Amino acid sequence: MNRRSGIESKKRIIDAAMGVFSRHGYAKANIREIAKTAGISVGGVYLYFKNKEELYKSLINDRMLDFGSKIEMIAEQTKSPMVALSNFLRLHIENALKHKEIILLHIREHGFTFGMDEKRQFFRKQRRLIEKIILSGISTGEFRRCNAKEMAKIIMGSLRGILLSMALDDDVIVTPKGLNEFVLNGLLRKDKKE
Amino acid sequence: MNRRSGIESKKRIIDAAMGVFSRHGYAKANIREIAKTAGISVGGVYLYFKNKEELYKSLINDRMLDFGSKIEMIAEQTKSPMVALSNFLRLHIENALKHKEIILLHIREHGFTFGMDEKRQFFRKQRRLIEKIILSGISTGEFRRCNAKEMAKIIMGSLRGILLSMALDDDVIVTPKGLNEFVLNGLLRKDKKE
Amino acid sequence: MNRRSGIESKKRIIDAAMGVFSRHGYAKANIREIAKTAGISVGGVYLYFKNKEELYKSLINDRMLDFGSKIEMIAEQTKSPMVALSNFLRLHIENALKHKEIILLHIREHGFTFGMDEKRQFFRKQRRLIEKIILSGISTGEFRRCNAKEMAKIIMGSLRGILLSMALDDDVIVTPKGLNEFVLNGLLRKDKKE
Amino acid sequence: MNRRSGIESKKRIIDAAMGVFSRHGYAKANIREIAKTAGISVGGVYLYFKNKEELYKSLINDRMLDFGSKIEMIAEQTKSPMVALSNFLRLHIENALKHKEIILLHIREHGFTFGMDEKRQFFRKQRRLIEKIILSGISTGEFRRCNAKEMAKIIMGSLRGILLSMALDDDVIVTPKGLNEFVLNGLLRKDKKE
DNA sequence: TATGAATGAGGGTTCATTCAT
DNA sequence: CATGAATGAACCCTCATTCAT
Repeated sequence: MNRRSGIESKKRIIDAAMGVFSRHGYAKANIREIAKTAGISVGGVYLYFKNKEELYKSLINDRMLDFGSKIEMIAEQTKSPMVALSNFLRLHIENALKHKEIILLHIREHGFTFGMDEKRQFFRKQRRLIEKIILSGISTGEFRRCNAKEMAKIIMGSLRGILLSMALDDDVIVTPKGLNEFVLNGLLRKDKKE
Repeated sequence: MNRRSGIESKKRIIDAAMGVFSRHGYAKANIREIAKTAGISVGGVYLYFKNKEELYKSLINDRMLDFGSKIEMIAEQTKSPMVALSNFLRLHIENALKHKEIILLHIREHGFTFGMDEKRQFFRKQRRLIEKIILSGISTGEFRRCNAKEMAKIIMGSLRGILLSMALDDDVIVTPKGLNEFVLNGLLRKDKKE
Repeated sequence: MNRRSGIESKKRIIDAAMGVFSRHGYAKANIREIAKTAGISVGGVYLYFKNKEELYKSLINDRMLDFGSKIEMIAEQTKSPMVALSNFLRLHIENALKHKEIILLHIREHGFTFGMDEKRQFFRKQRRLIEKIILSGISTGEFRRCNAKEMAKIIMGSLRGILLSMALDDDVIVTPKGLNEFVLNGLLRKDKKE
Repeated sequence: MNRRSGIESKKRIIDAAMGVFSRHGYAKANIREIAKTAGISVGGVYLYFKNKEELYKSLINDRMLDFGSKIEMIAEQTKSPMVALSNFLRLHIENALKHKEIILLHIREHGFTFGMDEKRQFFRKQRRLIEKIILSGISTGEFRRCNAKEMAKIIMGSLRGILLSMALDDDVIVTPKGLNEFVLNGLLRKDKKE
């Protein structure tokens, strides 16, 4: 019997679960594999998590809360809408690169498995964050007039898709700078005379 | 049970499977339920499809091929890059609205379950389609100079995310026009003097 | 794959379950053993019974209902209280000898596992049956005056214990005649001239 | 956790185990719950009892021995068969009311779980006790002539069932007096002049 | 003496797949 | 072509037992 601190065991399980869940999806993820990966017995997993569902939810929620509060803080302490938007996009991309697994997991099971409400709420919050930035940008005259609500949906959707693509396809790497430029300027030439 | 033509039975199975797979995901989808929904016996399913995996793959591939060839045709027979791009986006959105199910299924299991390669290829093809449009737009001077490859990735990623959002969240509906405008113009005001 | 009629399979399972449950008790009874004993696969059991609990309950209830209605019928169609009582005791003993297993199962888990209410009700009904017999016997003058309710409890309890003893200890065999004599002599008026 | 004397700890465990075993039955009784109820760690239980089976057996045997020797003493030091029988029944009923738990446990698992032999022996001993009383009663002329062996089986069985009923059904309470009367009136000579 | 994290065999249940009819 | 009873591997979870502390 290996002796480890409870904290350490729990952490090992979380890490293992993250990998297994994101690799196989919730349904096909298998507790034995998680346990084995964590270097812990099957029963050991149940010492720290009531069951598969609870383990999964704790995974998702913990990370969502972490990242959610972080990005809110940063986005709100910034004055300039352009800087705020750029920060917002950059943080999401950096987070996605750092935690590919959670992105996969997050998107993969979004809206399907439990925790639906929490996830939806997370996305809505993010959308509202962008909306606020857009509105303030419009009011300062930096952004063009548009339906802020719809624009927020588009941008949040785009971001989501790009993060997904990055997580899925190794050959898709989008730089924060590139994305920022696209979002700000679109595809058209603007310096030409109209 | 009535006698039916093989073709009809197969079609019924495919339709049923589409619903069940997209509702529950591949792993939790259940052959019994598919059979029941299709009004066919369990064994009957196996007369038309070797196994669950084959059924799933045939589903995905058929629809991908259908839509793939359709969109290629349309995109290529258009001369103007701007029109081509707009058509491309519009077709994707229309398809997504019409076949929410396949979108869900597609994204949900993308890169996870088998058929990975086909899916990846499909997305690459779409990306190349956009890339070509962008390049031709740059050459006509309509689009600003940019890294067409990266831009294609961004646009394809964005599109994917938006379709996903639309499929998942009922309150997210993005119009082809709105998306087109965003992609073309971005967020910034352009009528101001620079 | 063995082909059997559904009815036969179900019967085999019931028989096997009866043995296993009564041998090990509900908690330690094990579906795999039941299946094996029945000569059926594990999954096969679940074709006929939703789960272990349902299998158990169906076992108990079916037999209780069978025997319950049988004994009620016989007890009620008899005019003489003495004959009725003697029939009542005899039927119980015969039933116990014939279905030792169900007796064991019945008593063993009585009031512990689910189906409690049905079991309790069964016993109450039996008690009321005796009570009625006693009352009618008192009114005809054959039985001595006594608290019929308490007497019914005593007799039913005694019967229960005797059946239990017979089921448990192979060396305890009580004849209907012997029991009847014991019960009657405690019940008969003794002041009459013989 | 406080230091306690070994004796005290052992006692606490026994008390806790008694409750848990009788509530859930042997198979579903759970060492963790016993330990918790006793206010002792899981491992602690194993300091005093080799394993679950041993704990259970010690429980059963201790109480059986206690009560067994007590009742033997009392039954044997009495001269009159009628008094002896009445004492015998009363002691059993009193004991049952005082230790409902042990009765439940005893009957519930009688002959099923280990300790079978001890339990059987206990019952045989009790039966022989009654048999002796009956024989002596017959010889004094107080009891009617009968097969003492069978009669002992009947009485012991009856007693058992009544105790069981009392333990199981709260609405069944049999008084020693009532039972005694029932048993005696079945046993007494009736042809003597009163 | 005492603790409680850790173990792992074993139990209930599901479900893709087969095949006799 | 079609059926659906039957199979059995594999999953989630529990819990008696151990042992480093």
